[in-house]
Amino acid sequence: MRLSRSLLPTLKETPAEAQIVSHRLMLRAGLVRQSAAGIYAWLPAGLRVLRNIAQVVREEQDAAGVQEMLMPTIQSADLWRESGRYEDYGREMLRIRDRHERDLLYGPTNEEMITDIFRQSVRSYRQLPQMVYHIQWKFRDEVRPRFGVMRGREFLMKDAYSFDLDYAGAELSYRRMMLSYMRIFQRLGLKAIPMLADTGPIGGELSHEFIILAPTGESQVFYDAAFEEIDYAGSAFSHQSPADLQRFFGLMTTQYAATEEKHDVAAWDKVPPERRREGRGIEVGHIFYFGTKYSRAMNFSVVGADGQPVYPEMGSYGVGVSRLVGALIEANHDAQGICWPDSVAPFPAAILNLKQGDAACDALCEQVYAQFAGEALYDDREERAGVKFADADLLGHPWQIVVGPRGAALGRVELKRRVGGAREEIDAADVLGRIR
RNA sequence: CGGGGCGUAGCGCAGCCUGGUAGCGCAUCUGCUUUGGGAGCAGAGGGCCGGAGGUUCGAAUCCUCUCGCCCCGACCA
Repeated sequence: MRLSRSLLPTLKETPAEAQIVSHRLMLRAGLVRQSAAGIYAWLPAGLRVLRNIAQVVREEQDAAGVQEMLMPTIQSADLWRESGRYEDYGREMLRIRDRHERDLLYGPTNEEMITDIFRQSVRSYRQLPQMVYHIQWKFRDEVRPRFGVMRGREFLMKDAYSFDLDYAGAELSYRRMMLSYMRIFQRLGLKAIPMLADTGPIGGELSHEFIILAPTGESQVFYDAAFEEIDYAGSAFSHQSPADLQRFFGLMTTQYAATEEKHDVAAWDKVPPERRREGRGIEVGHIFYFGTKYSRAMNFSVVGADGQPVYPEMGSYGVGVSRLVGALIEANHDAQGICWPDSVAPFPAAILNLKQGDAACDALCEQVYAQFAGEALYDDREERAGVKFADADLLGHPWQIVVGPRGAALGRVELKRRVGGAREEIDAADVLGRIR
């Protein structure tokens, strides 16, 4: 992308409405613009981040055997009347009426809809277990949206649903999803801790929240410091092996970790005092097992091996994709701006032409830019060097390729790492190879 | 939903108390000089002062009502 022709409106000053650092940086870096309370437009650079996060989520869900699909944002109220949640969900649900006076709603979640789809199409125990997910916009009419995209009313969520024949199967699905989530957060460079959590309006008996520690987090959390030592890689565990999943689940749940709602003082007291950690956290994922709550309410049964109907055991699993953009910035920034992890950066590198209009600089920049096939940000604006450095730092590209008249004459550029600021001078032809 | 605050140029703000026809910095545009960490000088453009009523000769300013946004709390992915 050529910056001179891009919608990438960076701000030198912080808009007054932004309070927390991620919100400020998202506005200043030109990632989003607010459209109404808790509703944001994603500008080109912001959308790239959102897509990169979604892609990591997608790859890890696919690897766990979850099938991608896409459900609509608008749902019929009838389905929600069946489950009883049309009344229960309260004013957080945005209710809409169409021209025929039919009651609709903008979906805050999709348990009803997916159960409806399954009951129409899945009849036999032979067709289970199955897991599906989609990445779709949700709307929850929060009383008080705040913190930019961290608590928006409209937000992008990956939500998955599992259907199993019995508890043992549902337990496997739950554990498989926990493993998948830990891998997602690991690939995003985030240290998440699964914590015993409240089930809220989704209902059910088993639930974990995935919490990222951050002082600006909204949840008060308690955990055993032993978590800080656990190898999160999870690479040694297979999604297909029940034994592996059990071992992984054990690793994730034997140490004490709970959100405020589920905090158990008696259990907490058994944690050695020097290992007790208490702080704020951002919830970036949440998984639920709720058994037959929806399958029964909506009369979804399959024929079992013995010819008798079986109500499938269900779970649902959410990752806040748009919230993760904010959470990632909270976890990765400095005084100059954002420091994107390589896995989600809008661009892997920015090319800074320090002397736009200088024949040697221009030519060298074009040569480097061509190596990236458009997937780098070329700052070709008629701006002074300082402006370009400041914007590149603010945008947080993992690499900066600095092209100035000094090196250009020799066909050399300066390669600078955003985090740590390490610099080296290399031949322009070697840039792509060096970054990979 | 309770409590508080704020809406004046793209962004950050002053002006309001004490009514007299709108200003500063940054940004934008033009020119010249500059050119490796947010340049300097000169000039220019840009505002129904959130909206609607009212008071007044006259309203950004006073009064009423509205709409929007932010913060604290309660609530929530």
